[in-house]
Amino acid sequence: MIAVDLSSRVPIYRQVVERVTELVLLGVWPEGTQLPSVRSLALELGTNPNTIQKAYQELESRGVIRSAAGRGSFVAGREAAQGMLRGQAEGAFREAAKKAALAGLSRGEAMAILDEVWEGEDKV
Amino acid sequence: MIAVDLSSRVPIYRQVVERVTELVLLGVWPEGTQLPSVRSLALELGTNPNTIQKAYQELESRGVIRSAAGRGSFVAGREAAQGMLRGQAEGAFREAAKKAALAGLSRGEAMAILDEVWEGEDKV
DNA sequence: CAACTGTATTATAATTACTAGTACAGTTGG
DNA sequence: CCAACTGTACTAGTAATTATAATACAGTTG
Repeated sequence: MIAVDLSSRVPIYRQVVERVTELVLLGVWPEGTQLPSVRSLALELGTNPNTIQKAYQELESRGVIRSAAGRGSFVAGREAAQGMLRGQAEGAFREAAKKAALAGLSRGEAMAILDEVWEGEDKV
Repeated sequence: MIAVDLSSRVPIYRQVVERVTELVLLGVWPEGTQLPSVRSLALELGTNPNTIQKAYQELESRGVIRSAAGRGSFVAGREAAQGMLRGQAEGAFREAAKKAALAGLSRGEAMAILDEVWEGEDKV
């Protein structure tokens, strides 16, 4: 379910954060789903447990998961994750739009991209 | 014209790249404009000449400026810069849109942001 | 209570990113 | 032609990030 590219220059712990976040937001891992333990995932990925712990800590600080010693780590719910992530995602989107506009992307082309991304979703 | 925040954790050379690109794309520095020399800008910003050179090298590889030993560095033209930057800017915009969509941003909200960014521009 | 969970601490290695110093090379105007 | 400017190359040192490692501690559960 979770795979990382050890040869990539993007840090392992960050790949884990991104992947888990994606799985939660996509609904693949619904609220309450228990994540693999720090040690077991480290073993599976061939990394150090501390690397996984760092990823889990960041996921918890972002509100994506909840962890408790002795019990494990569990998905906090799609809505909770969205609430925490939405603000920064919106800011990043706005900045990317500004840069694209400066680089010559037209309003129409930008909207075409939105059509692709939000295809089949709410047409509000 | 060019100012950097030395206390920022974003590298100096990157701040220079971003700022020069912005000036060129905005048309403040038209094609043929000579940039400050590596050494003079380094002196002005209180940094090492090599830091500025690194910025200029990246700007040249992106097609924003042209440099020649003995002559100096000159703006390559807004169109040239756009041509080189547009592809990557579009890709970054698409990725940011995907993440924002995952995080719960609605299509309508995204379009509202586009309205802000492209306000007063082409309504194509 | 044994066996699992997460957490904290400290240390260190490894890598990369960044900045710096010095020397070299091309161009140009006086 | 040459002094004074330009960019460039090379090397090195510094800082920050990342990953690893070895323990130890603490909470939960069957």
